[in-house]
Amino acid sequence: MAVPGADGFAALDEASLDAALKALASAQRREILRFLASCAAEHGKTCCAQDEVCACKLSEHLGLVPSTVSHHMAILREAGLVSARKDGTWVYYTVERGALAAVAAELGAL
Amino acid sequence: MAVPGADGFAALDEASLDAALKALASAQRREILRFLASCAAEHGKTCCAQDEVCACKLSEHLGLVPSTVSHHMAILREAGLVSARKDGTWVYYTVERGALAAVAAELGAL
DNA sequence: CCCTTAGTTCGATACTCATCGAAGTCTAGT
DNA sequence: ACTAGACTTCGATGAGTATCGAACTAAGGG
Repeated sequence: MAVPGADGFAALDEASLDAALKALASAQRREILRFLASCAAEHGKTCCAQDEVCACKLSEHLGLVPSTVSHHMAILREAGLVSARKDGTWVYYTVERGALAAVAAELGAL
Repeated sequence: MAVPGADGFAALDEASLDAALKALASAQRREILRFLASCAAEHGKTCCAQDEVCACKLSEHLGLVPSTVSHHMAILREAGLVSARKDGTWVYYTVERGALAAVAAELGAL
């Protein structure tokens, strides 16, 4: 996991790969990642600072109750696919592009 | 799905991506793919013709009953990650490396 | 023809997961 | 302090998944 492979991305151990693929095997969670990525592009809206998105925006976008969003974000966070930053009462999320690339690399090597 | 992307691999629609990631989100099925890939390398054993492996070898390798293996292979086949060839009473499986690469590419683009 | 071997399909069971609502925590403002 | 807002945690429920054993299908060999 901490060992960079020939491709330049950290190699994943089996447990990390498992967590990441389980996290990605959900249309809702992939939509979350796409939304984070798109908000990174057209940033500047309410609750979206820079390339970050707060949980309330995700809840609104997905049509899911906050507790369910929180559940999905915990899974994505534990898989290392997103990172969270707390500012006051808000939590801002960012896509971890490197982690996503590492999973892609691992699949290619499989 | 039939449209080749800039990376040279066919672009996956959401349904195909979902099927592939669900198939890959299982340690058993990833082990199956690794086993098929490794048998492709050191081929020539009983039940392993060329880069192919028959279902009975998988059952033995995984310690799973044939019906369970059949279940996993159906999921991998429907996801397009392996292909099957029937010869007499045996079924030989091969890894679809292109499909795996397509999933990896899709993740990178996400 | 029967019998064996290889695999699939079916039905049951146990387990995991997504989702919700309710209750709890934490922070900011009054 | 008290209140309000933004999450998170907990408990329940329904949906989906892995696994097994038993019954089925198909192909070859006596």
